[in-house]
Amino acid sequence: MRISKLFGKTQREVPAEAETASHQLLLRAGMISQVAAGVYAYMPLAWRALTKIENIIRDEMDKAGGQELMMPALQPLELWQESGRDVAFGKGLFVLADRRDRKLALGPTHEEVITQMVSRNVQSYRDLPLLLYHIQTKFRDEPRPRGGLLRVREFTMKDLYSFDIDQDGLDQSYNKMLQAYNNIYARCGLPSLVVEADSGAIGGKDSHEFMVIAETGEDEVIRCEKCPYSANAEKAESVKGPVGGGEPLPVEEVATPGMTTIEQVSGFLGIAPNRTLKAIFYIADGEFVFVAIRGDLEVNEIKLKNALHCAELRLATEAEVLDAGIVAGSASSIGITGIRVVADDSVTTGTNFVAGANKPDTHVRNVNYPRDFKADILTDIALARAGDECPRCGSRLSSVRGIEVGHVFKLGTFLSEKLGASFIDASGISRPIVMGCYGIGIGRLLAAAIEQNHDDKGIIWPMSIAPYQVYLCPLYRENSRVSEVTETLYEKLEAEGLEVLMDDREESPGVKFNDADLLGIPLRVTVSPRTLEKDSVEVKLRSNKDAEIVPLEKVTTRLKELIKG
RNA sequence: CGGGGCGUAGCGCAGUUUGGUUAGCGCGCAGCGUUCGGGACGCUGAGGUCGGUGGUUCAAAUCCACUCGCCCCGACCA
Repeated sequence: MRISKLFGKTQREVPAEAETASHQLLLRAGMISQVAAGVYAYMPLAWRALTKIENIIRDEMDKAGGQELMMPALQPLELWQESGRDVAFGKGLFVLADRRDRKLALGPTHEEVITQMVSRNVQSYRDLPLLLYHIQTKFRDEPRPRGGLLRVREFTMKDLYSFDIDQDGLDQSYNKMLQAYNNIYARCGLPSLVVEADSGAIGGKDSHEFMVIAETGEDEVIRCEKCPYSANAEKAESVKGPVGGGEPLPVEEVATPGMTTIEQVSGFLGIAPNRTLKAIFYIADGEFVFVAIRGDLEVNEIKLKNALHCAELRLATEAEVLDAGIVAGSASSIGITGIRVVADDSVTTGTNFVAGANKPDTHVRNVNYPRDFKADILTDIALARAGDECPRCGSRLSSVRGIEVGHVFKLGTFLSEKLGASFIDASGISRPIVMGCYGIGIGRLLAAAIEQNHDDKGIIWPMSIAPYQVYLCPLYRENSRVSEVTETLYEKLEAEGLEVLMDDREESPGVKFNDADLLGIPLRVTVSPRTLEKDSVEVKLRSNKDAEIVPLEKVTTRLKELIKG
């Protein structure tokens, strides 16, 4: 490709709306063009890189036994009502009406469609297992798109769905995908981290995310400094106790004038925060909920949401707390009736806690679970934090930010049951198909690759996903030897199957070199009168500082070596 | 949805507070010439319904109202 013909220009100045590195560089390199908030057009350079990523994914999916197919973006809303996930996706679902006023959804994902299709085509255990995938545009009406391609409303996603006869089969399919995903990220030149994850609106049990570590990542990953444990902060666990307290003693009231926060109460009474119990109030799908947790811990709202099985969860307002008859600042679940109580299991890690007395300026000592109060739900709803102990090995946990570039779920049978996807097993009994799903956001992967591979000059593409492999850069094209050699070299390299971007513009060396660095093509070949004096060209890796002089007759061989790595 | 910011040429901005000729600057773009191994220079030139609608006024980029769009933080979400 000749740059003079390439659609898309580089920009010297950083567009005002872009803050993250990948967003800025994609715009400056002339790779993307914004159409609306979270909606982008991909220009030729970006499209080439995206296509390369797709093909790597395709290759690994096929190797793992996947069959590629294609499903529509347009789906009847009834299908989503049938599975019940129209509620889970809520406003994230793009809904529209056709001319007969039938409601349609723009698919945010395709489990419903594929499950219906599989249920029509699978009757026997002999038809299973199946691994089916497609690469399709998906639509999600994000509350807030951001960071260029990092979070968008219309995006290309590879989704594979697995169909098995039982849990063992699912585990096998799942492991195949874990392996395939590791291969994909490695081949894209991206070190990735597998972390335990919450399954969110997709639903299901086991779930893992693939993270690319980056400052600009939206997710917090909690991981152990010693053992392999790592999890999304939404899901992460940590060791909570024990905090002691001795033999349970009789409850006794204590005056705590003006003390309403854990800090104040523990300070006033001269005890550690972990010797207290804290009360927090939420509204879960309209219901007032009382939450109790040890004073030194914070509530993980994702865990709480999962424990309550609710779609919407928010903190209660002061007015709502008052309405519920709660004495804010001195509240506890002791003697509370008519309100659902969710307690973090940390309330059982010690004895003789200090908690609210449900009257102003008063707390009680020696509160013990379950002697003094009972929870309707007792489970882990605490936020794990850096510095906490690892739940696996007891070492310290630390925290990093990451970009979620892939997510895999063990769905189980809830969708196949809802949508009637079943098979007849070997003993002639009808059973629901056991499902899994495995997604990769292609554009986000591209953005993550740039987040992780750039410097202050521009992008540094990993070879495998670079739009072109070679940036052929003639200086002083008016020199006839330069232009002749460059043209010959260009044709030869292309004929040899190398992907070459030739800078055939009448620009100064500085402009060309800076654009070469901005575009980040892995190999730069400079042809100039100076190099031709020695019948050579200069070859430089974008990722390296130094260049090497390569004789003309050896250029092709040398470039091929460098491309192989 | 809550908070903050911004819409003036392809990009980055000034001008708006205090209304007043043909609305500026830099980059980029077109032509000519001189340069050119890390974003050169000179000359000439093209390019703008000042996001939109309505209002106030002799007069609106500038004041008022409404509205649309975009970015950032939070909520939420894969």
